[in-house]
Amino acid sequence: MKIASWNVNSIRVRLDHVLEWLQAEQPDVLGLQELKMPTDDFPHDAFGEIGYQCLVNGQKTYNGVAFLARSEGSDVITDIPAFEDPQRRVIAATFGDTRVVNLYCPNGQSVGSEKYEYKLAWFAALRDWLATEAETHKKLAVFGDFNIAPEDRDVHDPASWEGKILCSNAERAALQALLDLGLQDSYRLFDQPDESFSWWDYRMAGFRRNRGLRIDLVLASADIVATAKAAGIDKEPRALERPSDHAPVWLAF
DNA sequence: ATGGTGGTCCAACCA
Repeated sequence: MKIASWNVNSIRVRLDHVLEWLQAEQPDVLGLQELKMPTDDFPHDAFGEIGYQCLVNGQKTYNGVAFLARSEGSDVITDIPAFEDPQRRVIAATFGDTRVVNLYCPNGQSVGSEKYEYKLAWFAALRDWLATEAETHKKLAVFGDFNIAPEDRDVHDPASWEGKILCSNAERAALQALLDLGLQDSYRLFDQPDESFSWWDYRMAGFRRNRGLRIDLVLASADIVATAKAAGIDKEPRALERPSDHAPVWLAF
């Protein structure tokens, strides 16, 4: 099984990139983030024509997540249960024997801001819900845009980012609390190039200079890790005309 | 030290 995650920063603008990538890479499940589109406007037909079914949790202007999958998903959950939130950031579904949770985690803006406090509260609620998901599903994958760089090696310039948003101790502790549920950062199960990132700021020629962060992750439970074959980041779409600022990340198992 | 880009939607917010 091959699963992948991609923050597309507007599905309207990136539709052709996603269609081309699906046809080239043929993942069983692709999770999208930052649709910036209402659920009812989602282009189901374009994906249906290339053999992908859609499960969508969208909203106007901001946020929004979706699954594109070769098989029908079941037991769909949208948003974190018991966490009141107008922002559409979460969708979960079961594909075959694998539970997949697709996340667009809050950015947090800056350490100490209101949005930062929201980010930490959101992660606490996420952890509590994922504890029950992990109990009921042996094969659990949790992927998406986490908006947290796990370690300094996931940051182009750790000194300048130290303690900043996406890298603060409290954010990394929130990520560790998810790993403590029995999940692993699947990218690090395999040898990877140095300076591997998944997001590059549009400004200051960030991609050309490889000034990026690895904030898009695929977390996997022990039963998935046991059969993991390979994991990676596909930088090719980031080099296209009018790209998303994120690259797709994937795990095969 | 400052400001740069891009998406949504047309002023201002978000990343």
